[in-house]
Amino acid sequence: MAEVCCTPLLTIPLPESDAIDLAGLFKALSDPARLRLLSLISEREEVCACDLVTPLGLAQPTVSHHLKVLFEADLLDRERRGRWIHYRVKETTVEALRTALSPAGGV
Amino acid sequence: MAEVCCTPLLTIPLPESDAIDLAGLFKALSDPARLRLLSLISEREEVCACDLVTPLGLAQPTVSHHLKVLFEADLLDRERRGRWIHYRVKETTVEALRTALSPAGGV
DNA sequence: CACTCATATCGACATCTGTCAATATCTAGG
DNA sequence: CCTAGATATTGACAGATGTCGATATGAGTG
Repeated sequence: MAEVCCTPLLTIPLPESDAIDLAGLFKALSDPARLRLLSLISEREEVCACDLVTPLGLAQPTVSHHLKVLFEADLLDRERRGRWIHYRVKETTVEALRTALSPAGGV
Repeated sequence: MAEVCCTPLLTIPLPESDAIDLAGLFKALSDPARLRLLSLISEREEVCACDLVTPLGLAQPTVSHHLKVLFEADLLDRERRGRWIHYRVKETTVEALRTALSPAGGV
């Protein structure tokens, strides 16, 4: 799911393949823990994974799993810095989501 | 899921309850068949359920199931007219989604 | 009231998902 | 290298989900 479809959901008949891509994106967003991760990460430019386990109140493997889902959905960027891994929200993908939800009347 | 949370996802720490509400909305959008339904319905103001089965290529009970999911997520309005049931996209909920995805820098 | 047709519900099934404990991997420092 | 600490992977399990055939419900028609 590297590339993200941009066909606005509400304007034209969604091609099946675009529907699949877009549904994958929404699926990545369909869990409260993952939404809270995105929120926590976007609070600061960039957040160490080690700072995400405690506020989420979930076990470390579970947090790692959710981060992986978001990363593979192209919603997070990841960078290793020493022993730590820093995550940041991938704005381009969020932008693609906004486009997908853009008003039907829009150009 | 009658009322929809509007807290922008990317600005402040999402309260757990808002995260749950919003995740529910995204979950409703996390299936290609449902996205295609929304697309088909928004093509015209209002669409009869009977016109949705064929283009989707799924069995009638399956389509009915997906319509129910979208309806219960507050993404569709439903109106019985004679023997038929007409669906339309609920713009207010889509708008709430746009708000949830609005840019972090936004007011 | 019976018949027809549109839609919903039910029951069953295979598959997917979130969660955690246990364990592995990887990096830095001694 | 060996240890310590951060992150990922594995395996297991309960619960949710998408799908369909069969059936029920509900509205118009004769």
